Amino acid sequence: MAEQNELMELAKRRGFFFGSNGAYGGTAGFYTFGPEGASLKHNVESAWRDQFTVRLGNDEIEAPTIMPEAVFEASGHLDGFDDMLVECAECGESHRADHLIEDAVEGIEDAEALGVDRVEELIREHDLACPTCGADLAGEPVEDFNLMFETSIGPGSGQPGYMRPETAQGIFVEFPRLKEYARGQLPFGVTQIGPAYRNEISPRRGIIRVREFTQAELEQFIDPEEDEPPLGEVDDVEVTLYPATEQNADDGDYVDTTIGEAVEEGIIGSPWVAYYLGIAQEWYERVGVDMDRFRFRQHLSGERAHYAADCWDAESEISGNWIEIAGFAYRGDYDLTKHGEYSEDRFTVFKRYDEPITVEKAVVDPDMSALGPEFGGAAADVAEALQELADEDPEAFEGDEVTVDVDGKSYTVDTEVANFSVEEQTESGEHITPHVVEPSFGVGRTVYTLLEHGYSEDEVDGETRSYLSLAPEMAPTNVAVFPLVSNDSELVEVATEVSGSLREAGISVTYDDSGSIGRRYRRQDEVGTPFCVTVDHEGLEGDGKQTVTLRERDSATQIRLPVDDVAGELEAMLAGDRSFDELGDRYDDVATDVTTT
RNA sequence: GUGCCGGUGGUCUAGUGGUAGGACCUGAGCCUUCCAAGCUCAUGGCCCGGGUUCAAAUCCCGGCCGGCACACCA
Repeated sequence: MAEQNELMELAKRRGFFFGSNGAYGGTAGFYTFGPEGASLKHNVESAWRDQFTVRLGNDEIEAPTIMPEAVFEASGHLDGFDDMLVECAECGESHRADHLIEDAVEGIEDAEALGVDRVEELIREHDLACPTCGADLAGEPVEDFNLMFETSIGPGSGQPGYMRPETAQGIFVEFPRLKEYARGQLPFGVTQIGPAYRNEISPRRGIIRVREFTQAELEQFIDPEEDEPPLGEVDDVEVTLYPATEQNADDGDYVDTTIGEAVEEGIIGSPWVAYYLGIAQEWYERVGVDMDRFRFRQHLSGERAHYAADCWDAESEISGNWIEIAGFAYRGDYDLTKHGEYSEDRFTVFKRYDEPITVEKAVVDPDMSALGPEFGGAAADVAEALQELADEDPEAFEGDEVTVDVDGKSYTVDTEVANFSVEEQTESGEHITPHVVEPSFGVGRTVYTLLEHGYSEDEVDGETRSYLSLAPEMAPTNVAVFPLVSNDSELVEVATEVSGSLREAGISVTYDDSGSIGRRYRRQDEVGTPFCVTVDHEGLEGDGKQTVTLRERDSATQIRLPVDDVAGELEAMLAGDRSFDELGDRYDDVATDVTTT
């Protein structure tokens, strides 16, 4: 725990993140990423985009963060995101009012649907008591608490709108157009990186539970009957799984296996989910999560969201607790079906059959000049009912008359007027609703994981040193360049040139000539800069090539190499194509008296 | 949202009913040929509002923020 406090202190002091709006007293649940943190977060997002958008061949969009109420009626967030709370006047405990009623009253299973007033009544009628202290709850107000931020769109009372509670809906609602863009071909995937908002009752644990956070989500649209993931790509990826069965068992344990075996043995039900667990495993490794403090945990049955058939979380260990940093859900056709029902558009794709098929179809072509005068305003509904009847029960048209019900009234029509016939139609395909596989990542939590997993302390020459062991690709600054001492104009001049040329090469560089060389190394260690280049006198001496020293952060060891090689070697190491150790084989170590323990 | 505890320079912290010290950091200068060295100088603070009092950073009340526990986490 002491280490966590030090990390939080470092995060504030060195500008990784801090509570927002401090000048105005602060706002709970909102954090600002400082210069170092914003850079680190940006690098995480870039790495995510590289993997989940570019390498997987998906398309990225950017949707608005405010959406109208209708979207959330369809998605289920308006109802499902609500909590009814009742507070005990005696002991102050808050309870889920709907749960109390469901427990106490026979025959009520979904109290939430009853509304606040009715729930208050029920509490009074049934004399419900506080489960904690036993005091009477009758008469206590029931408060509706929705986790979505509400706003209004347009002037005046306008149209109600909400800050999106997940980026996913921005993708789902645009499906009809995205489908066009994908030329109607499944499978295709759409990604989005951006903020989402939840008005948490009680934001906690620093940056872990906040009210505004960044999600990186992929919605993979598939044909459930035909599309299969390229599991071969991740067959051998080793993962630590924590299936529901193990969580429920008394002596439950992790299952260390490979993606291929986990699918074969049915531990992971959905091959698509398994595929993305494999992809995610490799991605987390790449960005620098400590894989000994990482696992995939299956949701317990009671924990799953309304839409999820099977769901796994990626979790990282933070100060002894496991936190969710990504979720992998097989959402089925839930979202697209709902938006199809609630909206004007069609949320399906047309799936062509291998061969067109011929079907016999019962059709009616009612004589409206007869139905109109006879049934007046109901005529159109009657015609529609006739077609429905023809679909369901063609034999009903065999007699002289046929009867249909519309709004509880019976209408009898001459078969002749209905103009019934059976036609042969050619169908070249059908409209299907794609299923959705959703890997959804929390960016801020990933950033925090990298900070905590990377935070290290060791001893150099008897002094405690703290450093952030970030992956070179993720580090806010790639390399720092120093003149060994600042009162030598030649060293300063050369170091300035070196930092300029590295910047030209597209490397993120910090130049620093303030304070002793040791202090400058420590400064960079604290913000995770993986490499430091120092220009010293030795490198300028002689008639050979000019050389500089290159120091690696974690080991604090140095090598000496020609200044002309620096940019190339750094680029190779940043790309992950070369390690510092390999450099050590080709260049001379620098003899220093630094000892790291 | 409830309960308990807390809030003093950028960070960590001492302190008293009479408006505050330290350490580190930071900046300027000196020194310095590889790991937070030293010297000089400098910047910078009592969370906000109300009350009690001659006087409040200190006591009281409320708010805001934070930590922990409970509740919550679709």
